[in-house]
Amino acid sequence: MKSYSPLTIEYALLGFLYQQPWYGYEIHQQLLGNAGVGLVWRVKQSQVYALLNKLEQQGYITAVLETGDAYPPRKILHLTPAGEAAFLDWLQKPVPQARKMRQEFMSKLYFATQITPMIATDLITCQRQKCQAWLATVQEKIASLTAEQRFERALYQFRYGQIEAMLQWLDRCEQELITPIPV
Amino acid sequence: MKSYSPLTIEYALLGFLYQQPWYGYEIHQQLLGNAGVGLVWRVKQSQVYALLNKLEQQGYITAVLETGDAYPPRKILHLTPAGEAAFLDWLQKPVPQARKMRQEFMSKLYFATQITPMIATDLITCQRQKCQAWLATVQEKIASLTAEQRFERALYQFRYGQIEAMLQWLDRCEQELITPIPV
DNA sequence: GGCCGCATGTAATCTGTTACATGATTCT
DNA sequence: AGAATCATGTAACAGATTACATGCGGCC
Repeated sequence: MKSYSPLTIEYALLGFLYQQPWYGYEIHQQLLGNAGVGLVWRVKQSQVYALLNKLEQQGYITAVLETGDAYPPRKILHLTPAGEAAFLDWLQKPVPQARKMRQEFMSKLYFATQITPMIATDLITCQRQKCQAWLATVQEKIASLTAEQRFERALYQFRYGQIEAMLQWLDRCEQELITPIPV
Repeated sequence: MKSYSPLTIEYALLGFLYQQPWYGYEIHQQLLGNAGVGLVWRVKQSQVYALLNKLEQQGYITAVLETGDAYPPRKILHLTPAGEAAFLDWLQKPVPQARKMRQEFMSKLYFATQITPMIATDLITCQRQKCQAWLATVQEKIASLTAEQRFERALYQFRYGQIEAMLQWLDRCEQELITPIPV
């Protein structure tokens, strides 16, 4: 019996609703665009609806039906206090594994930058520490290998290089988020 | 109506059988170890059996039952000509997306080094070209962004850094696979 | 008249995870 | 006697993809 915790993608849906109410169709349209979180992952329309219904059942979201002349009825979704708390908690935690950087960290970063640059820089600082720790453990693994373990060495060297690149990116990223947009 | 093609993980199972016959239990044991492909992904025992049965049904594998006094009956698995062809074809192709490097390319590299260094170096050369092409397209994407698209720029810069690190790793990896093990 | 866009989904299928079943032998 | 190892799985569930269902309004 395990308590429920939303998946990455569900947190991203909560992220949309954090700033304002949306309806399912609209969220899916956003995700189709070649910008923002839409670049991070592709979600099918049917899955968006399924996930939103699940979040509603879990109590993270409430729905209000809006009927208008010019369009079909829309299910307007609002974040509950529980949903808001869950989202903010998720948003500020670093991702637990290097392989989660590509999708999960990018999602966090997207919503963090949307809210305030402050949250984004905190997230980056926090994640950099995690990355440094990963680098150290991979380093140790490499050091512990024998000369015969060529594949294993190659594999850990790959991981090392990827994490190293993440760290360099985090540094650059922080600077570019702080500097104002030139006119 | 789409013709069946094994998944990455199924190709890895075929890879085991390419050099010699194995039975399911044995393959799973190998995958549990902290070496070789076992470092690349974790597969549950029940899934190993499920996948092997699927491959048998698809005609990539044939099974012979071996009974002995000292152990329970073993289902010894052999690669069919079709299975061998499918494996070798997969093995020599570069992975189609950067995100497949971590698991799929590593699997290929593992089996390639097991067979001959020649196949491994060919694979590396081939994959390097792919990576260079990815780098160029990401570069173009970055160049096409406006100053306001800060998140998008950050995201593509992340991808750029990851691919760059892959290229550096491929170079180093090739050298270290060629050089003989020092005594 | 027919197709596209809006807006909601359901149903079937596939892949993977978790937990359990079976029955023999070897180890403590 | 009880536990672990060997070797095969099955059953139930969770998540994601694919395809289809529905009904209204506007455009060509």
